[in-house]
Amino acid sequence: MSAEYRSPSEQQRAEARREQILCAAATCFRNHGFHGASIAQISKAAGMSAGHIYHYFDNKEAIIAAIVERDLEYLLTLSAQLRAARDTREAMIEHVTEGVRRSLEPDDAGLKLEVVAEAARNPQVAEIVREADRVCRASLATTLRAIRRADGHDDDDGAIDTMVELLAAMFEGLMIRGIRNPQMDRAAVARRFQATVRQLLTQP
Amino acid sequence: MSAEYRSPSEQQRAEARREQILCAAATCFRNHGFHGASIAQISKAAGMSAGHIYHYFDNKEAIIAAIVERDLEYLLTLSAQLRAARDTREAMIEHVTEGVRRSLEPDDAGLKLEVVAEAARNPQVAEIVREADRVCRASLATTLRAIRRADGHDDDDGAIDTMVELLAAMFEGLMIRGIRNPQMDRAAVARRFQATVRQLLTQP
DNA sequence: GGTTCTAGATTGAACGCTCATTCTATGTTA
DNA sequence: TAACATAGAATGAGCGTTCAATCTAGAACC
Repeated sequence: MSAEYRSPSEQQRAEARREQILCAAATCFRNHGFHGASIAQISKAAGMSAGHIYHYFDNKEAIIAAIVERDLEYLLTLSAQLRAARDTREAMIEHVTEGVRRSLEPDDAGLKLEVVAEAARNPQVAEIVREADRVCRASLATTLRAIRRADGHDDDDGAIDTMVELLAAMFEGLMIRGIRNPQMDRAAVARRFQATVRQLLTQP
Repeated sequence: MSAEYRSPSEQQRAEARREQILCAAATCFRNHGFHGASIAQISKAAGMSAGHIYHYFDNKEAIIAAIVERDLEYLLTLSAQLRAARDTREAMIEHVTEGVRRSLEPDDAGLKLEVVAEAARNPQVAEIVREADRVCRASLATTLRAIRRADGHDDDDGAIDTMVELLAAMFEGLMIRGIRNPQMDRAAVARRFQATVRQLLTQP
């Protein structure tokens, strides 16, 4: 019965192994797409045999799902950080530059687009993506509401949600822009984004 | 030597056959992704044998390239239409609703995201996509400049280009939003987009 | 401390299948 | 008859997945 016991180091090791596979898979998916990347490629990149991957994941789909789930953290952390700032509004505006830079990072963007494209046709992936998005939106909405309240505005929920959508569309759209037009003037775009976000946050 | 002659009906027929393949391929790519869709599937959807597809396209990559090239038309036509309108600015703002609707169309969005994701890793596709984007940007920039001039603003090229990037990011981002949050309030988002575009066009 | 036992980690070959592509044979049409 | 359209089988490679066989490290016992 107590055969299920795992020493901490064993658990750690298993976790590290899973992480190793996920990192290798992320690279392969980025370079060849979900269906273009083979288990053989992933196992080679992870430094283990193909068969062994199936000790940690049921199948290829499960690897995709795990990768999607990992990506939830960033925006949540950011949103919490902003709320903790002295002047949340200016902290957010300040952070736009970093957000633009991040969206234009080709590796990040490539994998995220791969995930969204997969979500557009794979219901299982779609569900994970949508749940993650729901959590992110809720967090961003809270931050937005705090900013607007501090400035004396009292928006209804719908208005806040719509602001969230516009912000999300702008930064997610930038991932596509970075691929379609890699020569864009990033600094100028960052300034324009900053101005637009400021207008959005301070409008009556 | 003159064996290369084709009667008009022969040419037409061949063109129709190519189109038939491209439509079938677009559907398959949308549903299964570039690498997930097989020639067998495409040939079935196109109502011909797998081997016969190779009479019209060198290989699968060539089909992808042809599909990407077909998609250039829409924005060019739109941009020209707007410029022809009496009040270009109001015509553009008016058209935002339609643009939002289009970006949220799941089939269109799915295929376009598939293409961008492929461009992120396939240099051949990337080149086609970037050239098409360059043409679209130029057209939109001309329209934008006309609007701003009519209102007495004299922006430098960089400012116009940056406006184009912001507009493009918003609408392309909306394709992602439609997948990540299908329940969004589309009408409210359309209004918010309209207001943002108006601000962009009329700002000092 | 040395030996045996054991359970999980790991491998690599094997399986059945599907892939993109090629080839050959047959139909069609002018 | 000549040239092209088309089908469908053939090819060889590679796919995701399974599995029997080994390895390894530590627990249990002497």
